[in-house]
Order: sequence, then C-alpha cells, then structure tokens
Amino acid sequence: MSQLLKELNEAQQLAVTSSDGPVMVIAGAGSGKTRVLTYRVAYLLEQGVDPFNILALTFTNKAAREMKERVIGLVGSQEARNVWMGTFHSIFARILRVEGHLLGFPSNFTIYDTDDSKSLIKTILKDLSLDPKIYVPGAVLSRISSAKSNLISAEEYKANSAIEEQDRIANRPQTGEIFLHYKTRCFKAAAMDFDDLLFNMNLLLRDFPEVLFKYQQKFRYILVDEYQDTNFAQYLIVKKLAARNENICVVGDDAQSIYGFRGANIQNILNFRKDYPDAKTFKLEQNYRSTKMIVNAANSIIAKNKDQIFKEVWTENEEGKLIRILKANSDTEEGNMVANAVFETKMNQHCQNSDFAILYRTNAQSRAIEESLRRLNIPYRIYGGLSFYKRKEIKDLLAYFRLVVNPRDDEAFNRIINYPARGIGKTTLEKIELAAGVSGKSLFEVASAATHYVKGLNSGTISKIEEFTTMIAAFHQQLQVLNAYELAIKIARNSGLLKELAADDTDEGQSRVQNTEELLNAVKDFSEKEQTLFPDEETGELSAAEVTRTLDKFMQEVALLTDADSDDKDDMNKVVLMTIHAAKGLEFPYVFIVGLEENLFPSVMSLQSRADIEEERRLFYVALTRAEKQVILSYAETRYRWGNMTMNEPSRFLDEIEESFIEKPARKISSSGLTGKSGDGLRKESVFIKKQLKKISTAEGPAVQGAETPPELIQPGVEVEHERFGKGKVLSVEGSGPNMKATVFFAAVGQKQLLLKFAKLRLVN
DNA sequence: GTGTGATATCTTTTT
DNA sequence: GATATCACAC
Repeated sequence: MSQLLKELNEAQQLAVTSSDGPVMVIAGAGSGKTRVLTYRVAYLLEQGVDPFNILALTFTNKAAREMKERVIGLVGSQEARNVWMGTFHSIFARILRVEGHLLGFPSNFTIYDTDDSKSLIKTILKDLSLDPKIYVPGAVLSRISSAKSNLISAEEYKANSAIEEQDRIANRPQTGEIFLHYKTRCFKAAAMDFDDLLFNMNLLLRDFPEVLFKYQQKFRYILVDEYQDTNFAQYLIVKKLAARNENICVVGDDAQSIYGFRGANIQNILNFRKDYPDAKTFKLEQNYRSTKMIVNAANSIIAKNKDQIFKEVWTENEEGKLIRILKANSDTEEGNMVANAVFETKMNQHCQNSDFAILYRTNAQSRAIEESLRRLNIPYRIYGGLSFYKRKEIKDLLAYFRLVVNPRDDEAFNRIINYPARGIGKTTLEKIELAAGVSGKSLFEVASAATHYVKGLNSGTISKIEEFTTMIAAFHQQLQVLNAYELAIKIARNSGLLKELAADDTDEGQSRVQNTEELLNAVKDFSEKEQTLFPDEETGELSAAEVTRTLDKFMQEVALLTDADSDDKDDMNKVVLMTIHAAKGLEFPYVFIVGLEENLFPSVMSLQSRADIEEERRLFYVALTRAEKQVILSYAETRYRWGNMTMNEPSRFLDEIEESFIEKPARKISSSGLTGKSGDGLRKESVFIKKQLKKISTAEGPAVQGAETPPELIQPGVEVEHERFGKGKVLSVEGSGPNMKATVFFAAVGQKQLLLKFAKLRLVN
C-alpha cells in the first residue's frame, strides 16, 4: 500500500489516510475523485478493517461497478467482494429484504419502476373518477415522489394545509387522496417504488432502534460518492448510520450537482461542516484529465454561478486546442457536421471510435446524429434512451417472473393477464379489479378464486382465468425447486410468450425474439454462476449454506438495473452517444456537446428561476469537463421538435465562455459580410439570419425547387406531388395550424387523407 | 373481445 | 416521429 500511496498527490493522500472521523472531500472535475474513494477503501482494508464493516454508496450502477472493479484491482476480489458497495437504492433494497418484515413487507417484495407507478396512478384515478387530463399521472407521481424524498408520508401530506393549498392552486386538490391510495395499493401488492426504498429505510431506522443499532455497528466506515446529489431521505439515512462511529467520508463537487429536479439538495454538502463541526475538509483542485484550455474554459463558465464552495481547479497538462463551435442551419446539418468532424479527427489524429463522445441534453436529440454517423459508417453506441430493461418484450417476460415471485404484484398481473391474448378482456379485468377493491385482496388472489369473488362471469371466461392462475401457481410452487434458468425457460415457453414473439417475422419481431433470448441467457448465466457465499447478517461471517440460484434471487439482482451496458467486446470501439447526465463521471479524449440552443440547453423548463439556470450551467460544466483533449460545441438554427420546425437562438452558454478559449467561428451561410464580429456577435447574427430565413420562406416560398410547400398554399383544386404517392389533386382542406389536413386524390393510389404537418406535399406548377 | 386506424400529446435530465 | 389512447368495425 505504501507503494500505492505514492501514486497519489498530497491532498489525495490525506483524504485517503484520514480514516477516522468525518471527512469531506471537495473534488473538482477530473481531480481523481474515484481514485480517492477506491484507494480509501483499499487503505481501510489494509489497515485491518473487516470488509463487512465498510459501506460505500454511489448513485449509479455504473459508478458502483467501476468502483468495485478498481478496488478488486487494488486488493483482490477475495477481500473486495465482501465490501458493501452499491447504489443507495440497491443497498437499501438489500437491507429491506432482510428487515422489511418489521414494516409488514415480505422479503420477496417487488420494486415498481416508474411505468408501474404511473399505471397504478391511472388505476387509482379511475377508481376515484378523477380526470387524468387534470391529474396527469406523471405530474402526480413526481409530486408524491418529492414528498417521499423529503420524508413526508401520505398521511402527513394529506393533513398538511400548506400542501393542500399548493395542490388546490395547481388544480389538483385530490393529490393527497391519491397519495394515500397509492401507498395502500403498493403495500397490498407487496411493492415499493424507488422512493419507498429510501423512505422505508428511514422508517426502519426511526422506529426500530435495535435495527439502527445493528447497522451502526455493522457499518463502521461509510463512504458516499457524489454527495452533492443526495436528497433529504438519503442524507438522513447516512447521517443516522454514521451517528455512532462518525467514520464518514463524503466526496463530491458542488459544481457538479445536476439532480436538483430529483430532489437532490446541494445544501447537504454545503452544510456538512455544520453537521460535523470537527470534520476535516480536503480540496482536490488539480485536474489530471483535461487540457488547460478546457479547464480554464470550464472555470470561466462555472464562475457565473453564485451558489458554490470556492475552489480553483487547475492543471499541469498541456495547453490544448481551442474550443470549436459548429454552426448548422438545421438539426440534420448539425448531425452531418458532427459526424464529419469525427471522421476527420479520426483520420488526422489516428484515434479510435471510442475516443469520441457526443453528448446532448435530451435523448430525443440522438436521432439526427445517429443518421449522420450511419451514413459515414461510423459505429456508435447509445447509452440510455430505450434501454434493454425498458423494452416491451423484456418487461413482458419480467412481468411473468415478477408475478411468479410475488403473486400480489398487481401491476405485473395487469400487464400479462391477457398477453399473449387469452380472451380475458377489459370488462372481465374491470370486474376483477372491482372485486379486489371490495375484498382488499390482490388481483391474483381474486382471480384464483374467481367464482367466489367475482359475480357475473360466464363459464368460458372462468375457465380461461383458471387456466391462467393455475399456470402461475404451478410456476410459483417450483420457485424453490428449479434453478432460475430452468424455471424461466419453462415460463417463457408455457405462457405462450415465445410462440407469440416467434409468429412475428418482421425485422422488429425478430429483434424482439433476440432480446428475449438475451434475457434468458442472462438468467442462465446467473444460474450457473459459482455459488457465492452469503454473509451472515449478524456476524458478517460467510456461511456455506446451500443457496440455489433461484428466480427470485435473479429478480432481486435485476430489479434495480436500468442500463444494460453489458460491456460486450464488439461494443467497445464505438463512438458513444448519451445525455450529459449519463456522462457524469466518465471521460473521453474528444467530446462533442450538441444542441447548444436557448430553450433546449438551457432547457425551457429551467428559464423561470435562477437556481434552475444555475443547475443547467453546472450541467454544461459537467459536459465540458468530460473532455481530455478537445471540446467541440454545436448548435442548429432550426430543429424539428415535436414534429414542428422551430427556430433557435444560440445558447447563452456559448456567450459565457471567455472568448479567448474559442476558435473564431468559421464563416458560413451569411455571404453578406455580416458574420459575427466578436463578443456577442453570435446572438446578433442569428437574429439577422432568422429574419432572412423568414423573408425567404414567405417571399419565394413554393418556387424553391424540391422543397416542401407551406400548408397555407395547399388549396382545393391544386395539383400536388407526394413523396410516396406521386401526383394528385387536392379535393378539400380542413383544420388549421398543425392540425390542417387535406383530402387528395392520387392517380396511383386513389383518395387519401393527409395531415399536412407530415405529408410534405409539393405544388406542381 | 379483438384488431385496426385515427388522434392527442408529447420531451428534460434517473434510481 | 413515436407512443398511448380512443373510436369503430368485425
């Protein structure tokens, strides 16, 4: 270890070796934060601390995995595997599986994801006869979620007049009622959502002193990564667990706090020294990742924020290249410019595809970029977006697993009761729902004794329901008999799911089959993994108890996985596309940040308050500091958003970068000699171009060859041409604005109704 | 009860 | 342009 300590600078060494007492490490971007955390764990182990006494909490699975791997690299897997290292959610889920019975939860409780939660809220709205247009499920859920993040229970929420007032103003006075129902329903279904994992963990520590004591004893050393992103619920759990030994080390960077929308409270890190007056604070300010250019440009940005802990990030790295700004006139062109730049850089600098990352504010932006990369045959890989576990076919199969593991899981029941179609439709389901509400039983329970609970079913329907419930019950009985894979494959076959998927021989259908197979393979891997020794919770001792790798164990592991970054070998050398949020903690030689436009980045949603704008700015800071060698920024003056073309001004963040770090914009588009002079020229120039564009579209309009005709010019009687349907004559036009439609008679295909927004019609002479 | 097509709404960001 | 929901025909 003494050898290893040499690999650290002075501040890092101190942060690693101050093992006892509270420690806060303020780690600037690229200053070796993960390194400090991993070395600290290794150091503790070397000092003779038992791995079972160490708890290391991270935010993402990715971060947890990386930390684990690095610790293994330092001390070997023998020691490292027994350290409790994982995300807040996964660690607390693990504890709740053991202790949850105290709160009335079985150990096989289900974890609801956001979709489950939303669909549950929809059901509740139906029960309460509330309008889902007013009580938008997503909005209601986020209200409930932020209450729970702040440890406000459903009962407290309902009783709180200030909250009630807010909900009344928001025109959703019944939110408290929904919250109560939601809570009750989850409990009945033996389910917890993401926030419940934190909320219930707090209940456990608050109401059961012996449990608190036990885990205080156990976790003698606690480390928290990304402390600036903790919400109140997380903060309090950590505080309670650490209260006894106060061997707590938090690492974070207030400048990189980007999860405020999820309830993260930047004050948690700003107040650390108030919570622990004798805390030692270390600042890591030397950046080892990026060039001087990047570090300084990023500093010039973050300096605009008011709320922050003072620090000065610096680097000894080379000067580096100026930041480039690419200006495109459309999102398509932006994609092309970025793809071309990747291509050229690859040629000139002889680097790998994996040296490039393209970062954006919203997932929706990936499409244009993808198309351009494909055109140039540049392999890429997308993180997030529609991740593996969010795909329909995967969720379907998992829903079967879920119901088999926990028959009370109503959301799983709803999902699969009639998929594949087995003649149990809406009306039948409503009857079951109703009976379940009356009897207080779960849907599955009611369905299992349908004749007893549900009135007015015909015999055909009853036998269909019975067939389904006996099938699930049979699977359930084999849960502890078969290993995970044996049971999983049985479920996939006997349920008819595989047959259903195989019947679809389109490309998409085939890929669904492949995805399902991939999931089954993952179950297989899990089943065949060497028997891990499970530690005894009381003593931390490894017991060699026979643990079959059963399906419920698999579901516990898989429940909190969201990204399927299965680190495939053939996935390695690819350009990476992801949101900036997803990029946190990662680094790449070349980083593109695209879509730097007002209303996109910073997002429209953030323009209201200073605090939100500051969060967007921190997000930009995070994006910039992912880069090692060079940053390329881009924006498009027009972009398709929700089906419509929109005009955009360049982002204010472009103006905020000190000019001396920016390569002078290449002359483009405007031939009139009005290209940006300097300083705020960017903004002015774009206004000018906007005017020009407007002029062109109204004055010359339809004369532009090959271009789409503005909908206003489509009138009854005129001849038009459609991309696919060919020439035709407009019969009638109705509606206005984005809803304008036309009835057209095409020579080739006959009469069609077209939504002009999409139809791309052209006038023919 | 099922399947098809029109239609409304949608977009932050994640465990 | 995609996806959840709705209306309508079988």
